[in-house]
Amino acid sequence: MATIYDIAEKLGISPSTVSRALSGRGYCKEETRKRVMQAAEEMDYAPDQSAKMLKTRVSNKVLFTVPDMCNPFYFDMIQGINDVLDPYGYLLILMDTKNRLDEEKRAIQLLREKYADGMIMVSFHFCEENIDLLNRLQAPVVLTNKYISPVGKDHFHYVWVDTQEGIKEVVRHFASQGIRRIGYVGGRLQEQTGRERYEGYRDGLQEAKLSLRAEWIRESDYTEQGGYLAGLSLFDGSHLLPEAIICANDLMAYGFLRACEEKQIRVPEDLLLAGMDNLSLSSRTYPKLTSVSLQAEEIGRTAAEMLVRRMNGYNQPIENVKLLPELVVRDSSVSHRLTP
Amino acid sequence: MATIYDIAEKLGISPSTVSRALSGRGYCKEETRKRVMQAAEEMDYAPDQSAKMLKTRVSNKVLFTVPDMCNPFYFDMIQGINDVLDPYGYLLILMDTKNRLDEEKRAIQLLREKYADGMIMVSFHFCEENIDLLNRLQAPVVLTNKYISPVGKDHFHYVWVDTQEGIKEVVRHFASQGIRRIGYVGGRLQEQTGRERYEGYRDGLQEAKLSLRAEWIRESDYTEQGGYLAGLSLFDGSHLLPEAIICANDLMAYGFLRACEEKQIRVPEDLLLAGMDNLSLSSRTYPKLTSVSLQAEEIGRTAAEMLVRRMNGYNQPIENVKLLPELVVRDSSVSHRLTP
DNA sequence: CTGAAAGCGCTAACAC
DNA sequence: GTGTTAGCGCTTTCAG
Repeated sequence: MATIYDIAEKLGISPSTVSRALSGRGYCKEETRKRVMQAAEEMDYAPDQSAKMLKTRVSNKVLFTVPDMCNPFYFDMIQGINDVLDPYGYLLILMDTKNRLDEEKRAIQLLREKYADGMIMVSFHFCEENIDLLNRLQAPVVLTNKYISPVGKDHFHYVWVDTQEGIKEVVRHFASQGIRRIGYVGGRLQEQTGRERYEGYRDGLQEAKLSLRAEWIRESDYTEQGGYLAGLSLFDGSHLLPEAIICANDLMAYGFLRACEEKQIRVPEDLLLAGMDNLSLSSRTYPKLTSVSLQAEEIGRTAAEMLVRRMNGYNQPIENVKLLPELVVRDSSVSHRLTP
Repeated sequence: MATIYDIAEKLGISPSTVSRALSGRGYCKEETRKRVMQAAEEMDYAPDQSAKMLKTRVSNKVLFTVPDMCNPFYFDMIQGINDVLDPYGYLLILMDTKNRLDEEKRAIQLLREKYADGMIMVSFHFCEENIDLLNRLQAPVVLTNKYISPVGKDHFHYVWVDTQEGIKEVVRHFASQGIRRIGYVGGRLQEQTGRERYEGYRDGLQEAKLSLRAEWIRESDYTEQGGYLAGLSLFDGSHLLPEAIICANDLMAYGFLRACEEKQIRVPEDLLLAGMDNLSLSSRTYPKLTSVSLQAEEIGRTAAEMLVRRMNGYNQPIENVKLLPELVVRDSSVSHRLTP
């Protein structure tokens, strides 16, 4: 592959002139510029990015990490991120951290090694360890969870949705229909995301003066299969079944639906169901799934916008954006019985 | 950020020794290695990728380009690609070419500039222009269409699914139920993908001795919205409606379903419907959508495997893999009437 | 086993 | 307007 030196030599000029001609920065006679352009074309020249990066210290890449590649939610986020980043010429590096701390640390390491200029990170669990590494980092980072480390002085931005409020809203939705036995399928309680949503459930019940019963609660992993297994396990007991189930995300709700189908439990006739994420799928399942919209695309867009501002070097104060969840009621959560 | 020079200076040794110690290549006394490691740790050292790349000429990145980021089909492909690439430490750069030639050319240009070591490219339309650029390229490329350029001597691999056969299979499926009026919603006929699938439809009809009527055919763009509009337009005419519709992909079929819903046309009672891609969604829509499985994940996996082999420098002969489509029959395409 | 030195391809300050 | 020169941070011969 030809370099600017080859072009310079061929034209009998200096490499720096070639560089100026090609980049358009710095003075250069129009005529020489034309000659350079033509020679570059003829010699099939293409600038070498690694050399450019080494010199300029920018990679024009953004790292986006997700805890589960299989979840379409992140795909929706990508749309938003890409919408914003593309016009700036940023490339997107996609990484699946598989909800594992070591992979998240690896992502952070990639940033340290300047694989990318910035990162948007989705994690179920921000903890001292990864937060600490993030704070050490020079590069701009945007998280999609609310997180304020005990120490304070955080170096990252975040955009977040009040999922706790979202789940509470679902509880209210059920309670307003006179439902009293509400079950819950969530994520791991040790994880931030899992705890937040669970607390929404718990507080929602309390607010509605409903009782919380362990046999109606399952801890799962946000996957379709996890929701399916949680469903089977719930139906397995000899205890009184709940009248309604809240799944902490749509994927689990789909799995739960599958379990219902298998066990001949009709939704919404025998059991009401709601999820969270409002995947585009949810308006097409049968029955159509009630879900809390988290505005995936909007999260992506907002996160990307914050990141771009930050990467453009405006050493802005750390900003955080809160987005509001919105309950989208569909068939799966509406009781056909008359409300009392 | 500390460099190997800083470490060398601090330890009073040479940078090359530091480099050897860190990389593990070349001789290095165990003791010095330990000292280097510790100093690196203390000084918060991280190797600079651009410098490394400039020297080694490898980026450890693979570019994946899709014609429409909104289509979940590519998301499934990513799963497969990532499964294969991740163990090798390759990072994935995702790019949306928006089904535009100029963006495809931009992707090829990225490869020329060594943004990535190789590329997997999905395009609806390989033509002389982009194929020519691909053939000029030094870097390994895998396409997901069958393509043999007129000139021969192609430099890229491809993995492909016989979509033509897949569509024919759908026609047979309908014909075997005694259906005679079969309509079609496809992509642009000027594009490779659009033409292939259309020909499957055309030949399938011929094979079954059914007539092809222009008023039952719509040219669309593989999006949900496109399918919706095609549906409306089909129902708009005063002509006799077809008994069954084949959509060239699932996304259009979903849109078509929406149009049916709106026009109070029941599927499958009033109209039979089938799509192609077999998105995971299709088993959950109402009615469940019959679809031709193209094995997205398998395509991704296969493409990635070919690419890795190629990138590992084994200057292997160009290989091509053909995958077989498989018709997955669900509710949307099965007539409730007795077959004659 | 270690060090000196060249060079990957580009940019940019500075000199002319 | 153009050329000279010195890096960016790393790897890798080649000497020692």
